[in-house]
Amino acid sequence: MRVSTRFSDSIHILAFIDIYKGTRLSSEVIASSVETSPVVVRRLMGVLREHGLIATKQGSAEPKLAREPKDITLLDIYFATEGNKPLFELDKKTNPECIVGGNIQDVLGDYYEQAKIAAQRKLNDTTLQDLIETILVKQKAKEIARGKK
Amino acid sequence: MRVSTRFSDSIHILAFIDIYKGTRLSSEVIASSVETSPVVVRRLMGVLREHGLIATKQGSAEPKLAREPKDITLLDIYFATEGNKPLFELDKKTNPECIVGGNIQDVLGDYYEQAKIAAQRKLNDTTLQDLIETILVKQKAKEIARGKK
DNA sequence: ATTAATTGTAATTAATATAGTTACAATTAA
DNA sequence: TTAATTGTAACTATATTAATTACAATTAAT
Repeated sequence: MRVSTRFSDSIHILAFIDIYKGTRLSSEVIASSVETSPVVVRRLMGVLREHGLIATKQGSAEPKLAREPKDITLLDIYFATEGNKPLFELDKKTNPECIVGGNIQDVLGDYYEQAKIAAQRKLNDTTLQDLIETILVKQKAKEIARGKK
Repeated sequence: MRVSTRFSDSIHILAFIDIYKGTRLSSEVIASSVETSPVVVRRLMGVLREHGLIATKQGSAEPKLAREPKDITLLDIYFATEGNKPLFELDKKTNPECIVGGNIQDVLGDYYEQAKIAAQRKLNDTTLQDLIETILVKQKAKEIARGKK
């Protein structure tokens, strides 16, 4: 299937809302930065709202972060958009009569869980604030570099 | 799309080959443990062979591990079956004219890479030998428990 | 109050990755 | 010689995704 970019796009939306707060923040404006359709943005924002990451008001183009960027981690956004799904997929249908088929799911499941948690810990170490500040620094570097030419 | 179980099924195949070495190891026998078709097993084994994890001989039902189980990690098998693909997907199409759209891919890419490596380190910490021994211990525990009844 | 802009959401579509299936040539081993 | 088997290509069915279309509900400005 097509690969899911919900997580990345949702992070994008949250960063955009913070960086451009105070300006008109319609789904159309946000969509032009994400390069998708306004409907997709609204759908993603619906999920972020359900999970308490933003507050929106129907009819009004003023979405707001529900918490400060320093209090939102990438893992919070990941759980909101993708849920706590496996990173590595078990084959749930193996022969229970076989020594391998009858035990491998439990064993592999434990290994996969440990790997997943290791990745999630990294996501939880980074906040939206970290992301935003890094984006702003990169942008400033770009502008300096352009000025030099 | 349907979720990929290539990684799990490939691990299953390798564990099966080691545990049942010395017996007839046709793709049909292996498939009955994985609960899939012999063609799928042969296809997966083709990939494992290409990546130097097993040795097979056309026409002969005697696949062999190319290295000892203690020298094959879950990460070796992961790279063989899934490659070093992203665990978290960037949206590659964002507006380069926007501060957020023009910088987020680089920044998020770095964060995702760190999370991916953390998960891969865990996979690399576990060997096929670890898996096999754990499966055998669990099987023994099952048999003891059944005997008690 | 009216109205243009906007959000929220459901239904549908197109694209794509996957396991499974069918078919068969090449190889092995008895 | 032959039955069993591997290796591989072509095709199918299924499932997930972003995108699209449509429209009711709501807001905010006049």
